[in-house]
Amino acid sequence: MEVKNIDLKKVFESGQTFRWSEISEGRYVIPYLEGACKIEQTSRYGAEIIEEYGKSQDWNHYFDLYRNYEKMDEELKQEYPIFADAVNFSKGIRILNQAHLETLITFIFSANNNIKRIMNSVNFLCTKYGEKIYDRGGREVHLFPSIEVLSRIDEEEYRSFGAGYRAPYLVDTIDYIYKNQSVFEEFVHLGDEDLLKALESLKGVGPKVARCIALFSYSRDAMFPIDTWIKKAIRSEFNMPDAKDGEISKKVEEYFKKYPGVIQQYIFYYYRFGVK
DNA sequence: GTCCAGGTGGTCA
DNA sequence: TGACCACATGGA
Repeated sequence: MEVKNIDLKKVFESGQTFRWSEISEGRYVIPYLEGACKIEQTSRYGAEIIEEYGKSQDWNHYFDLYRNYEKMDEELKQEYPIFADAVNFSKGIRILNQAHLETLITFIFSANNNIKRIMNSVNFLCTKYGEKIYDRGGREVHLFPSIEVLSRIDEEEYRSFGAGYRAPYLVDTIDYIYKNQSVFEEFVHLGDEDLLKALESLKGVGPKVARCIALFSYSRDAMFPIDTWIKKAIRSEFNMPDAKDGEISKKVEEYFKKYPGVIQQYIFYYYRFGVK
């Protein structure tokens, strides 16, 4: 299966998922729900799913193939000329539609943390507790652990995965989800504001993490998560070096009306990895 | 040694 | 509401 307009390396690095593993140059294994795929970069912005295993999954949905990124990129450059560099630099990034439980838990790990460390922690967790499935060559891949399995892990063990002070938040939120397993289905039907409110009621989930979960797992394109890199970008591009969080949020809300989630991800990637 | 990382919870005014 | 601070932990 072909995936157009994607740069796998950029998506892998882009901090929206912590679950991909690079098995060789330009080749990645991606676990998703009860299945996985192996995907390879076959041209500058083209990739091919070369193997699927475990339960069959909707990869069109996962890779957001129902949206035309070439067209969106052109519109974004028109709408936000001062971020044209960011759009160009980030070409090939797509906004993934990831699993709800996995996105919730991995983004609790992400708070005040860095991408490498988050990936390591999540990898420890999945390697020890995730169900294994195997590709044609017998290589094993660990799925994300089920809520039942997660609910039996204690605070000390989350610390051993590098969760640090977030460990009690994980235990609390996992316990709540375990006892209210219908919430993810209910979340799908909530409007954006109600979804954010519901997510932020969970321990370890504040405004930023809630927006990431809504954007990367509930297809809420109006979301614009504000992290340290976005703050740098806004302060710099709008020439407001001393702006406090409240002013930045206000600026973001009034300025980013078109495809906020996509342009946010482009700006994040550009300021994180581009020259500035 | 200090600063930083895809921030949040708790407290106090 | 908003401002402040403590919070693990590894890398620069």
